[in-house]
Amino acid sequence: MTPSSRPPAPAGQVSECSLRLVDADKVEQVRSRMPAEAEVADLAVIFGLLSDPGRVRILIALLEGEMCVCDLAATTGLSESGVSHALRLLRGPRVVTARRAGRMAYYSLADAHVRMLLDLGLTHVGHTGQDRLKMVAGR
Amino acid sequence: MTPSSRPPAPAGQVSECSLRLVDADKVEQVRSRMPAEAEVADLAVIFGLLSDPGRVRILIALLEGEMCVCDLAATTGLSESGVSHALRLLRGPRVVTARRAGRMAYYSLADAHVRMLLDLGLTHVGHTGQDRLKMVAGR
DNA sequence: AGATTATCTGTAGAGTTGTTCACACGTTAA
DNA sequence: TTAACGTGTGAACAACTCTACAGATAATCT
Repeated sequence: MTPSSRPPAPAGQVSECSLRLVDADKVEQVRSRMPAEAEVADLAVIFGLLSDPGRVRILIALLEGEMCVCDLAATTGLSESGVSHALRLLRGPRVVTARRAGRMAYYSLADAHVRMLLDLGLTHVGHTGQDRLKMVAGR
Repeated sequence: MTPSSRPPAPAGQVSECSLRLVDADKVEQVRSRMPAEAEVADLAVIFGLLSDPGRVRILIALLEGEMCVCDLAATTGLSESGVSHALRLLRGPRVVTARRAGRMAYYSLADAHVRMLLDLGLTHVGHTGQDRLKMVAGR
């Protein structure tokens, strides 16, 4: 791929446009491995959904199994409307799924990857902080 | 912040406060396993740092090893100032570390957990992206 | 010394996000 | 049927975030 061109800057100047390069080979190598733009954007969206404490509490609660909106509100301390708004965001990218039973709506995690992300993150902050919730018991 | 006042919930009847409970036992069980508030907040902060496409590209680049600011800018397409701002945010919670060599600053991932989060997320969007990325024409 | 380079920082403005309130919708009980 | 209930939705507003520009800082070179 890369024509193995050495840094063409023997004559003192490295800059062409406004971007200077120190290790052009490395830049080229990393760029070739960089995922597509849409993939990166999707990844950022997923992480963004996990970037709110309320939504994190909701998802941690759902680690134990499905729950209805009002119980999620009681568990997380959010208002029921807030839980509903949060669940709507999570429903979009299929992070959670809803099961209806009468006028109740039971939500559960739709994706094993999100479960793993949560577990990984929890053990991470568990190390840097206090030891709590040692084994999340993958369930 | 969090009221954290457990609804006394007289056994047998649901409280008439704005929070109704459907499965009080489950709520109690999940609440007892819920990590501390600070831990959830830290987790949300970490995920929040991964919720920006530019920062994700920077971190993916750093998966291959340390890089200086200007090469990161060339790799990610961000401005050098933008890279610097992003790296400052990532430096705070020790997601990346800087090594100085003269006037250059070489950054690298500071934490194996972040590496795992990125890998996990990338395989996730790689798998489920089939359905979701199909109709993404322009964002 | 001054000039140049690489990185860092301080804004300000545009854009986005979370929370609350109020009400709408569908379901169940009376 | 009407009323109550659990949930979903839209609007409004504060709070936050991203980006670009300007300037600052520190190391290197002539």
